[in-house]
Amino acid sequence: MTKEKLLLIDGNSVAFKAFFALYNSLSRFTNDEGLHTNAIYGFNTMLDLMLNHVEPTKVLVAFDAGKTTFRTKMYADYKGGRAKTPSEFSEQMPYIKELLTSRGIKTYELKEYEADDIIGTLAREAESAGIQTTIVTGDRDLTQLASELTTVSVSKRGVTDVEHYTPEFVKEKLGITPEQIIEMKGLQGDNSDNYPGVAKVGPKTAVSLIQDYGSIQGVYDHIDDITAKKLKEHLIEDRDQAFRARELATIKRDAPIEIGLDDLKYDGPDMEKLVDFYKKMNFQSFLNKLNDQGITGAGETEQLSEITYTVLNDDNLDEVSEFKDDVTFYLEMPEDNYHLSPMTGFVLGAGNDWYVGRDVDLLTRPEVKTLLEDKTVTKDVFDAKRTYVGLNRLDITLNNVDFDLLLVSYLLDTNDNNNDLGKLAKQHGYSEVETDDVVYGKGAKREVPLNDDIFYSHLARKAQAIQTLKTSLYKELTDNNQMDLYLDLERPVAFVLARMEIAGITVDADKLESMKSVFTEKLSEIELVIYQEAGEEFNISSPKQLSRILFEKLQLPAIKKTKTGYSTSVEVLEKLAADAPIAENILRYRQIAKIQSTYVEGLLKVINPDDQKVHTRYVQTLTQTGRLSSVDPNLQNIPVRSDEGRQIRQAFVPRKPGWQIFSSDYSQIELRVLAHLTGDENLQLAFKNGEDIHASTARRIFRLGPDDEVSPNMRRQAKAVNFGIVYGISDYGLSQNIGISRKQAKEFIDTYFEEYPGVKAYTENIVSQAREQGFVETILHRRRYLPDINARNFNQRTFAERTAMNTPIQGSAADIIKVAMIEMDKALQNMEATMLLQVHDELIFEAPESEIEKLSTLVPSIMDSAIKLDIPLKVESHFGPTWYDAK
DNA sequence: AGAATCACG
DNA sequence: ACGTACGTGATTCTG
Repeated sequence: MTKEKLLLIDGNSVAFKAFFALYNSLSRFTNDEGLHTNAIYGFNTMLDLMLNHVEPTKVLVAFDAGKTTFRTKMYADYKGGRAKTPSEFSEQMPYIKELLTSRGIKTYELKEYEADDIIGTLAREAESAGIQTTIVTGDRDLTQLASELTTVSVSKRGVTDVEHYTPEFVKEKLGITPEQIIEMKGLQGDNSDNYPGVAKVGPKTAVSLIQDYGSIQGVYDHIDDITAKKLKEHLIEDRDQAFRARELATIKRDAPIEIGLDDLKYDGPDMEKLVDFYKKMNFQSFLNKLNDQGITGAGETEQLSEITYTVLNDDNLDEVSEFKDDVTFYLEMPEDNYHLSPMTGFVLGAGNDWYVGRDVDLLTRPEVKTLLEDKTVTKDVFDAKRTYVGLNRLDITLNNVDFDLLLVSYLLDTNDNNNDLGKLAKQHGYSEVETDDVVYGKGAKREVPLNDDIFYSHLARKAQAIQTLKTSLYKELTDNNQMDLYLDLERPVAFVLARMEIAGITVDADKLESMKSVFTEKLSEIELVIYQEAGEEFNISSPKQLSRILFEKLQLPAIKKTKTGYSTSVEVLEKLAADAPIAENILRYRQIAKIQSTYVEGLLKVINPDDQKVHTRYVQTLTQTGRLSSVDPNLQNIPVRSDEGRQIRQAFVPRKPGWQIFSSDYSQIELRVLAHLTGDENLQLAFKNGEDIHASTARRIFRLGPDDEVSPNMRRQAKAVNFGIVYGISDYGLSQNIGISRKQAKEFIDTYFEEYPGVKAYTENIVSQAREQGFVETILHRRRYLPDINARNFNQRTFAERTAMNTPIQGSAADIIKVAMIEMDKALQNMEATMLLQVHDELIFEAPESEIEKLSTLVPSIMDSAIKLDIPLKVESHFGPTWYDAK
């Protein structure tokens, strides 16, 4: 017989948590009848998670019954003064019960009792039967039920972010035993349930009293030992309240329930009912999940309409020449890396005339190639850069792209950065095309279908989707005042990036190989020392094993915790290094291991054997700010800060002997953008006078006189303040960063805002602007929506506020360098020099020696005049035989 | 698949 | 009282 396991769920509390966790998306979660579904959805997510995690044999969801309970009889104001339950929530409750029925889960409620008491009673029954129990709730009060056999899982932020309270965890978190929680609550009372304990006693005091005296009774038995005068007075004064609060907080474990453990058997869902329910709620993702499990009826509910197509072949090639003004084209490359992916098919056409095929060689025939290269016929595509690079491999130059569905979607809303055409189309209300996951499968099973009709129909539908969405998305762009951003910036940038990716940068593999053996040697040396210091061998790369060695075996002080254990991060190890040499060695080991695995070995793996180059892909439609990202390999995070890491750059060389690597970077571009956007006179003055901006800030925030010197430490702190402003400052963040007190950090910030009143006004304005219109913009009208700006949750809201300050700055800087890249691309057309890389505020080129002098004036002049700001932009240039030397 | 860690601007 | 600096990607370990 399988071991019995019981799952008890506090229905009201979980539903409530789910409702508020998805409150910001309330409007997105409605079914066809206008019913809100966010709580139902969140509840179901939790069910999936917990059923998987616990694998119970018995399940019950308990609900509260009505407003009056034995507690309200005892204390009339119990749970009084609560805000009215929103109707959007109440309307969902009956459906949650329906959901549970279809999932084959029992529910129960009992007049005069709360869900807690039902759970407490059943958990006790399970306890005496020796059954392992898990309780799920959003309410910490239930943690008093934790025991050897009973775990209480409390959801924290959302419904999936769960903490599992065992007696040990309660002890660790609160410093008391589960049984003592009611004692603590008795002393402190409960604001949300609206009953008082002892005046002026909060969690801190309550816990320490309970730790000292064991219980409330214990406190009063030793009341004369309490020396704090005020505290003692309050304790004596509120004695009755304390005992009453204790009773209110105590979960009944003998409620007169009419069900028992035997009634709770769980045999899984009634699939037919569940599928119907999901459909009624429009829960597509849960349906897909069932579909993946092979449940019939859970697949796509909507039948796609028929689509017609013509298979392109030698005999009908000339029909393609009939397209004269606008065609839609899509090239299928199933793998992410389009530099290497097989090309498995294409579709080309307009109106309802779709020509499809598997053999991409057909594209190289004059009829098709001419069309694709024609500068008068416009092309509509999905991902112009990908298409351009793919066609380039066939020696076809894609010209005159008009509409790019992927790029336009991203500009309309940076969250629409899904790379699947089907998913993206659906987000824009077009459902006549399936996702690749559905047609091609996912994971290891993914493959292009052998069946021609399935494959060709899918391709034709993709083209149809692009063509159909063009009009409406263009209208949205125009309405948003973003058409120029698309036509003059992002679309041209796509092709500049494509050419940079195709060009690639040459990597000296021999250099990397020789570095590899040096590092291997160093690593094994350090490894030996660490083993010696630890007294045993272990996996240094495993944070888990490492923290066992450091914090248990060697008893070093644990400074910071992570979700899963003690942190072993740099900041922790650096603090330990003062008294423990092992920490220093681990840091050193980590540093070298990182360089070795990510950069030396990582780069060697991606050098293309044909040309000895690496060809990164710049992801243009990902970041929330408008920056690029670089993948496979990431060439935007090649080491530079440490000497050892920096040497990696010696392996990046020009493609021809005697050529140079040339690099230009914007100096302080984000602070200059800040000065421009805020219009702050003092900040602008500093830049106009060409001052050292961090020193200048130091003078102001430390209120130095004209003859006072700025010490290096002052400059360092001022620099951190400047960064903080750009990131959307908080006193806590600044204090952590430079290791000062929070109070001191606050003083820095206050002084900064006094000295730079324009910056202060800007931060206030941009946040209120975000609240009013729901988004913020860059200089060139790039948008970022901030739905969380009005969130009730403190974390979400303040994060959105910081983002509102940072995004226009980081994003406008991204706008500027993109303009410069387009101009550089044009300017280099008649030169041998090639633009290779972009690293956010820096452009890197390779060029013959003879062109270096010209570049030295050309590049800075284009970069600093890309967008005219109220203050000058400054550009610095360097060059040398390798990237390392271009410093 | 997610967490931890660390590389960059 | 809450618990934070902004934006990324790759590697390794682990459940």
